[in-house]
Amino acid sequence: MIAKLDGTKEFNRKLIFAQILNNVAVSRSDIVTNTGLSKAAVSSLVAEMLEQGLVQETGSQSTTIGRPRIMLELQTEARLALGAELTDHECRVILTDLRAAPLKEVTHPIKTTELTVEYLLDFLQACVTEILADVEQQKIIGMGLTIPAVVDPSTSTVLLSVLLPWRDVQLGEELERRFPFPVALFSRGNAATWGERWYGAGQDAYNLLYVRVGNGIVAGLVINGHPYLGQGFGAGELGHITVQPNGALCRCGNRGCLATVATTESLLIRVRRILREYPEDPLWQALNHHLESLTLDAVFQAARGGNVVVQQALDEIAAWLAIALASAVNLLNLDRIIVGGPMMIAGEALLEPLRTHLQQRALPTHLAHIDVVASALKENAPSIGAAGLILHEAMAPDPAALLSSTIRERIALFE
Amino acid sequence: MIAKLDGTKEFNRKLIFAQILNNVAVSRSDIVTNTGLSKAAVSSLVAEMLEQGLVQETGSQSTTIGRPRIMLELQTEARLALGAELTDHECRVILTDLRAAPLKEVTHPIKTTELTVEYLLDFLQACVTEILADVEQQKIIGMGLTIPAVVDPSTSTVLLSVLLPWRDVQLGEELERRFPFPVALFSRGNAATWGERWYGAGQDAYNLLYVRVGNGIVAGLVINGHPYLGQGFGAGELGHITVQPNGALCRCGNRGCLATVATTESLLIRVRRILREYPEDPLWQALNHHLESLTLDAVFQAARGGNVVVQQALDEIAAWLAIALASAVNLLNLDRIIVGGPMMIAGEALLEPLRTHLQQRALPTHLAHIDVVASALKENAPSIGAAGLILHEAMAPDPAALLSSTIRERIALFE
DNA sequence: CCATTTTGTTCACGATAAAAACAAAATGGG
DNA sequence: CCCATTTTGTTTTTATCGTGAACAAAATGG
Repeated sequence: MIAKLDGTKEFNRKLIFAQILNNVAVSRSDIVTNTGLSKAAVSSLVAEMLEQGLVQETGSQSTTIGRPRIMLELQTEARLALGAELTDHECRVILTDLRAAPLKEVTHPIKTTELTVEYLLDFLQACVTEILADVEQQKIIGMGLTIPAVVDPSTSTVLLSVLLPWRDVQLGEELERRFPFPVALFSRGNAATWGERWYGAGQDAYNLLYVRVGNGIVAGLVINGHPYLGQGFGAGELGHITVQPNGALCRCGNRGCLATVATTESLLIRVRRILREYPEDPLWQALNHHLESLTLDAVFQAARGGNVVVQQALDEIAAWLAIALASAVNLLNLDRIIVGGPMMIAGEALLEPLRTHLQQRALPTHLAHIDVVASALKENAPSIGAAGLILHEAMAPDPAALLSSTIRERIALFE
Repeated sequence: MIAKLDGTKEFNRKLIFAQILNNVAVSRSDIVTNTGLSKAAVSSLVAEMLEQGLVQETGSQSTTIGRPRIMLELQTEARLALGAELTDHECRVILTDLRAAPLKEVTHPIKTTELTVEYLLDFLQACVTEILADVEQQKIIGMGLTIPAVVDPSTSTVLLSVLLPWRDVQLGEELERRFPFPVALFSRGNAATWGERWYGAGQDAYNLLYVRVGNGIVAGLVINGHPYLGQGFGAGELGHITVQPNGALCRCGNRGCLATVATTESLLIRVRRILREYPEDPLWQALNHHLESLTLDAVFQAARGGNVVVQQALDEIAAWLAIALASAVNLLNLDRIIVGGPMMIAGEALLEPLRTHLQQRALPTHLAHIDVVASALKENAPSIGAAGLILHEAMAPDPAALLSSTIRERIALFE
């Protein structure tokens, strides 16, 4: 049984709604010219949206001769969405409007030795209750939940996780039991990618890679404008690309993975090594000459001050990152790379050498299309992306169709 | 002006046709259960197809109680397609039926020093005239033309080529002038990829990479079941992935590209080097002790005989290939890699060590999904793929939508 | 004040797909 | 041998929906 294409009505509805969503104010006749639909169709569908309170008429605007156009504006808070990020040490929930703009945020640290499903979901539920204290609950169209794991969003199954001791856990029913609205599960890296794609540094990009460089290196992909997950939902393992055929042994069993040479851990090691050659470097004083007490915070602070030792270490990191990223660029002919994660506290001190090394490693024809930029949403990327995906599935004419049809039906904005 | 989604009628027509296309024989009621459409819709749309001669009723089949089902079969030769491969030394044109099965083939070597657009298209036109000698021309729905170049199929523009001295050449009007049917232009690598995807070794794969290893190394990608071209139509440059950070200088300006260590050229060099250590190897006799007279043919023949020197060289090649392919696997979580090109004359002697080295280089979770197989269409892959894309755009419910709307309208099979 | 222009609504029509009724073609039990 | 039963396929009826045309509304400006 093949899924039927959206009937034209539903599709036209989303087409019209997208016009109102993506512009500050449009008139019915603007929509007619932008979409190619008939005046009759636009008129009747807009009438429905007005009735549902999704859209508002806001005064008229007479520019030239003729009847002035009635401007339509999105009722941005007619419906709300939740985005949650649950990790081994923190629970963050944000409430957003229809444009994924954050309205409210609740963040609590988690301190526990037993990271059971039960415990973490209890914790999440408490955070959600807190954030929804004075919110009309029927306005919530759904929640996107992200965890640091490989996840199958179509079945809400946790396949594998490094940080959480969860494996092959079906969360669908459990989430349905705990929350009165539909909840979809995404991997943190993917959600962050989509957050940047729709609401951050990737809004006008079509084939992008978002890479998070921290203690591990994970990437997320958008291909042809749509989230890409890969056959086993594990796409984006940039950290285990081989950059040094005979390099150090990695946890994964391979030698010379990017993750062995370009993590924050590796940055510390590099700074310590180079520091030994620069006995008069100002960092020594901050350390009281104890190399082992060097922290990431201190390194990044020194980077902001233009410290040459740190800059050299960052340049080494960038050189390795460039090899892996150039592989992605050459293979996929991307148009944007967004860099985020703890390493990006270094900012341009990392990006600039990264761009330089990419110049050498990637093909000139491919470099012409690509921008290398910093994450715009920072630590909110996963939760905004998760909320955004719920919104996108509900409202966009071309949703990613990642969720099960049950959830997609329940978050449908119209009808 | 946003393009409207296919109206439901057109889509249902393709849905039904796909059932008849992809099965040997189906009845109307099979189609009803497979597609979920109503009996009325299937009945009337099938009637149209019978009238157009696309489909045939072939006897009835009574399995159990009840009225026997009338079987429907595709009239495979109701319409025909052409696929052409034009290179600097050869022109190959094949005529196929609706299932892309080759009916006829014309191949002619090209010997010229001036590879002008004019000359090559004249040559192509002559080949096409030859193959269409006794074919009803109104049966031809279109031709897919492939050339070894980076191409924008939506505008039939040659962006860049290594083998042909063509750059930023708009072929659209020229092709329209020369041929009475629509002609679409594709890059050879991409066409070959889609040929394997739809009719070769990738039929049940959804995220695949086809790599051609010869004197250069180029790959093509299928992502989420659809051809993927990249932002500047240049996706698949596997040959310039860095596999050795401080390796030899490559033509592209980078150091340690895969193309510096894993081409057929490199294979010859490796065999010669290793041979020096094996003075009693049988290859020496064939060479009359002249290392420089060693040819690829001799190497591959020795490989078939299980020659250890050649096997060792192939193992080295496979080790380097594995590094680049593992990058693709880790990044994209592919489910199939298809290997073709001159190097694949070695067959399993190359594939087996390749699989072994991939085991070490790629993540175990990702390896679980992947098959590494040999090209099935061999040297026909580009032309069958090109013809197939024309067929696909004309008949498939989910076409890749790579062509301009003008061409897509002209190759429409129905109406 | 009214022709003109542009915006938005209403109405009649046509396309089309689903449901229901109907027809056809077999089986098999009495 | 006939007729109920079953499954397949066709025709008729009905409902939905989008378009185009006619119409209404609301401005400008001579």
